[in-house]
Amino acid sequence: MAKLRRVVLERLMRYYRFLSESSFKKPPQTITSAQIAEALDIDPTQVRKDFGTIGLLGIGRVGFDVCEVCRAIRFNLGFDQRQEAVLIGTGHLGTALLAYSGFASYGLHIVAAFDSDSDKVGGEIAGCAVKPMRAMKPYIKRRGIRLAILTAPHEVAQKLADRLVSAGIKAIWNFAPTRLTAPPDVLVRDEHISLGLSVIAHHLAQATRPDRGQDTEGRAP
Amino acid sequence: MAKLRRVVLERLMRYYRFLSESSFKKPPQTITSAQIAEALDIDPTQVRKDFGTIGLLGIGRVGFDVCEVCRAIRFNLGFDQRQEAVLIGTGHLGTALLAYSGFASYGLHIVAAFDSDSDKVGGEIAGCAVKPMRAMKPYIKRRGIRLAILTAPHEVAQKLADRLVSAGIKAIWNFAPTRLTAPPDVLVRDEHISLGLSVIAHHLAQATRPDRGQDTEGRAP
DNA sequence: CCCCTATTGAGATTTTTTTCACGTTTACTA
DNA sequence: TAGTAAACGTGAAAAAAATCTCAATAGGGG
Repeated sequence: MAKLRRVVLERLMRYYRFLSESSFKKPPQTITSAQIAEALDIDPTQVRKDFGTIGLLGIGRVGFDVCEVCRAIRFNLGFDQRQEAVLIGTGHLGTALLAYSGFASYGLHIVAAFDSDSDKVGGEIAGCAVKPMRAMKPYIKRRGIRLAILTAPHEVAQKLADRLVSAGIKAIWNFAPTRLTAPPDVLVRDEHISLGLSVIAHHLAQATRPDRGQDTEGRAP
Repeated sequence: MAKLRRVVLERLMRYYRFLSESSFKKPPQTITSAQIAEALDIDPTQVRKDFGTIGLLGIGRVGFDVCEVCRAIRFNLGFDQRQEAVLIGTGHLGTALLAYSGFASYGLHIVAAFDSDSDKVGGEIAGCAVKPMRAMKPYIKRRGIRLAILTAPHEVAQKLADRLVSAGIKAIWNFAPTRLTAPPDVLVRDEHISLGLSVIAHHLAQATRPDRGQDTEGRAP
């Protein structure tokens, strides 16, 4: 499996979401790059190129087999192997993520949550047990968990990240408003909604105090 | 105020967060492009270019005035003008966003929440009144609100988006796992965490079944 | 069975984004 | 007050990403 660039990965995810949602699974189960492009506002050539990079071949005058496309994307994005994760910090956001049922379709399973609040420890959120922080490291080691979802407050985020790394975590999905430092072999994906806000705020400000500005850019993800 | 590209906007936000967080406000209140670049893992030239596009000039051997940089970014991102928003859908995620206190520093104020659950209507979440859906349109019109934060379930997201547009909303910050359709003058920013997941899942899958793959790409936002 | 047209794959081209290279400016030091 | 070095601005180059063009292919209709 080749290493893919981020832009490609994100587009693959979009294709996957589009194809798995709607009713493309029923016959004739094929779709053309133009149809996908139209729906997702992407260039058709781009779609074919992306498919090409994960080894998908279409057939002239017909297009692509939807199931085959989904299978290839699942393979390349790793959705076909069960991925266990722990979630650190059961605040509002952590709870929202625990309650989100869509992760399973990407192979992602949150198997435990950890929190420092002793009132929450011992309880359950959306069917997931909440454990004390001190149980984190042994739990991760014992189960060989590689992914952590970090939804703790800013103040403790880096410290927790360090503990996660030392426990053997290989990827941190960081929702804390903090830029984390981690060794190069650990992937950190910062999920900052503030980036989205910058686009929105600027757009609205533009409308208020415009200046020779013509549209040059389309829509966000 | 010139129209800026998305990549630039997102980097500006990163600079802003970095500069406003730490203690750069105390004397000498200056910072070099290299320092910023180092902390944010960006090329120093890029930093200077970005600053240049919003009209910031540094001075040789000194760098940039932190306050001036912040002010320029605030202006260009529109943080200096109060921006009122409504939030639609007070589920876990909606609640998390209502409870997040950081928005105010970007000029963003969520002034009302709307929900279809009659148990929630009339109540308050994080100091924000929850109103019935039917009150949405008149409220938006009356207060001239231009931004809506959409945290409703997938099934109703598009229908709500249509109602928001007809009420006069000019930007939708969409957290529903749905690609929305809206007129071209309405900005839609889809905030899909699944895009982040694609990067993480691929990384972990790579580690499991590698193939001549050497690292070519750095870290996420 | 052969033509017609929709659709693909891939090379070429363009555009965007990032990085490099270097002359200029400015503060510090002797 | 001149020399030095750190930092800047900018134009050129490189790299990455997106788009265009077109011959080849494959169903479908006559």
